[in-house]
Amino acid sequence: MRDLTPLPALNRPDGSPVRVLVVDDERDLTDVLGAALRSEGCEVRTAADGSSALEAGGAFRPDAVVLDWMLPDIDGLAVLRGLRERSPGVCVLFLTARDAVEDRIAGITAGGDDYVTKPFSLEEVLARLRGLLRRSGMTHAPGDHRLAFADLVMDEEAREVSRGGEIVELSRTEFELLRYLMRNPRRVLSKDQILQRVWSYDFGGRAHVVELYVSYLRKKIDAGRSPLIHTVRGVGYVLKQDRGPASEPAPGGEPPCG
Amino acid sequence: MRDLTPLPALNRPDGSPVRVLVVDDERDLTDVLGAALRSEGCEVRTAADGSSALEAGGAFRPDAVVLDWMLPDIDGLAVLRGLRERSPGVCVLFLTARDAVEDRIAGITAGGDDYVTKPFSLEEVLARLRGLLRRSGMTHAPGDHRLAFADLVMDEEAREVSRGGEIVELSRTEFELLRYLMRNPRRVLSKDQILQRVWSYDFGGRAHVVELYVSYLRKKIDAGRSPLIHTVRGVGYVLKQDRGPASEPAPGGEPPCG
DNA sequence: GGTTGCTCTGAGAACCTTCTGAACGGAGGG
DNA sequence: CCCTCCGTTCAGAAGGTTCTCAGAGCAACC
Repeated sequence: MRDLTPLPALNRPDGSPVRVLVVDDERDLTDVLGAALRSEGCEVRTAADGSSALEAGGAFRPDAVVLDWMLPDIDGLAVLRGLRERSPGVCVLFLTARDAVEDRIAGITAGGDDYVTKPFSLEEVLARLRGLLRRSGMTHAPGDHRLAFADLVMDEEAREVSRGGEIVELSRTEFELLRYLMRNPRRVLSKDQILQRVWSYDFGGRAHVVELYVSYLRKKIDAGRSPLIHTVRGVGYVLKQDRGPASEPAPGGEPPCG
Repeated sequence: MRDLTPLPALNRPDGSPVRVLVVDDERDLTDVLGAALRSEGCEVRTAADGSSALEAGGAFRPDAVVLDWMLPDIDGLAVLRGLRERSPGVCVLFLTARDAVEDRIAGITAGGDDYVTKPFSLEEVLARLRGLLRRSGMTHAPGDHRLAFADLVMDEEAREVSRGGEIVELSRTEFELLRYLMRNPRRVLSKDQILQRVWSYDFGGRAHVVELYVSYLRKKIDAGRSPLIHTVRGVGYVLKQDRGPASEPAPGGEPPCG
C-alpha cells in the first residue's frame, strides 16, 4: 500500500527512516530544517556547534549530515573529518554563505558531497539531500529522479522538463515551484505553503509572487493544452487533471483504492 | 455496530483516542474547541498560558497541540520548542491573528505544522488537525482523505467534489458546508449547529445564510438528480438518500471500492 | 560596457464570493 | 379553507481574490 506522501524519497526502500543530523548555530534554522525533514519521514537530531555535532555523529550514527560550514567552535573541515572517521559512508550537505564558496567547498564536495548557499529554500535543501542519498545508494532504485504527472515529465538530475514530449525551458524558480507541485500532485497547496518551501527563508515578499510565477508556469506548461495547474480560490493551487472522476487512476496520482 | 460518529478521523486506526492539548487564553475558545474535539472522539486537555501548556505537554503527552501564538506569559516560539523537546513528533496547529502571520509563523509551519488565522470556523480547525494527524501517520491509512455518500464523492486534499463521476465546482463556503454534511450523513443538523461549525465564530449574520447556501449546494449537487440534501421543516437539514428504510446499514455511505 | 535574462513590485481590470433584502410559494395549524 | 410561518430563490451591492501587464533592479555573461 502506498503511503500518503506520494514520493517518500527520504525513506529507505524498506520504509525505515533515514537518520539525519542537522548542524547549525542558528536555532531557527535547525528548527525549521528539522521539522521539514521529520515531515518527510526522517529521524532527526540537531546540534548547534562542532563538538556536539561530533558527539552526535558517534551516538546517533546518521546516514546524512546537513552541516553549516561556519560554526562557532570548530572549523568545518575538522568537523567533516571527525564525522568521516566515525562513519565513513555518511553523506554531507554543506550550508555556506554565498561568498565563502568556491575555493574550499568545491574541493571538498568533489568527493560526492554537495553544498547549498545561504539563503536557501527548503525545497533546495531537500532536493540536494535526496540527490545525495540517492547517489550513495541509501534510498531508492535508479530512475527515481524522474517525476511524472499525466504527460508532464521532470528529470530532476538533468533539470529538464517536458510536456507531451516537448521540452519546456524553465527558470530556476519556475523549476522549483513546479517540482514542489509535482511532488504533491492532487493536493491543494496554499500560497503560504509554497512561499515557505520554494522561496528562501529570508524572503520578505508577499504571496503575490506565487501568483506571478504560477502564471509564468501556466504560460509555459498549460498554454493551449488541457490545464494541469488549477486555482482553488481562497485556498491555493493544485496539480491535477481536468476531467474524469476523482477515482480515475491518474499517473502520478494514487491508485483509487490501494 | 457502527458508532454514531460516522468518520472518527480523530481516532487512531485501532480506535484509541487521539490526545489533543488546546492552548489559548480565551476561555470561551478553549471550551468550544475542547467540546468539538471531544465530540470527535479525542481526549482533550486545555491550558490558558504557556507555562501550563508546557506542564501539560510533559504530563499529558499529547499527539497534537492547538496553540495560540499570542499567550500572556511565554512567547509562542518558546512554547513550541518546549513542547518539541518533550515530544519531538507532536503535531502543532497554530492560531494567530490575521496580520501577525508573516513574521515567524510562516517559517515554523514550513516544517509540516499548520496554522489557522482568527477568526476561524470550527470545521476549519478540525479539518486542518485531521490533515496534520493524517500526514504525520498518526491516524489513518492512506486514501482517507476521501469522503463518500451514495454517488457523491469528496476529495478533501484535492478539494474536489463529484456527483456520479461528474466534477462539481464549489466555492469555499459551499465546500465546507458540504463537508460538514458529509461528515454527518443521515443525521439532522440544525441551522444553528451548521452556523456554529461552518461559519467563523464571530459571524454576526442570521441563519438565513445557511438556507441560501443550502440552495446553492442543491443547485450544484442535486439538480436533476435524486436529492441527497433534505429539509426537515422546523429543525434543519439532513444528507440522506431518497429511498430505502432508515434501518438500511449504509452509514456514511459506502466507500467507492471498500 | 552592453546585453540578456531573471526576479520582484505595483497597479488595474476582471472575476468570483459572500451576504442582505425582498418576493414568492408551499406546509401545516386552526 | 385561510392564514401564518418557514423555506426557497432572485437580484444586487460590497468586498475580496486572482490574473496580467509593464517596468525597475540585479546578476551573469559575453
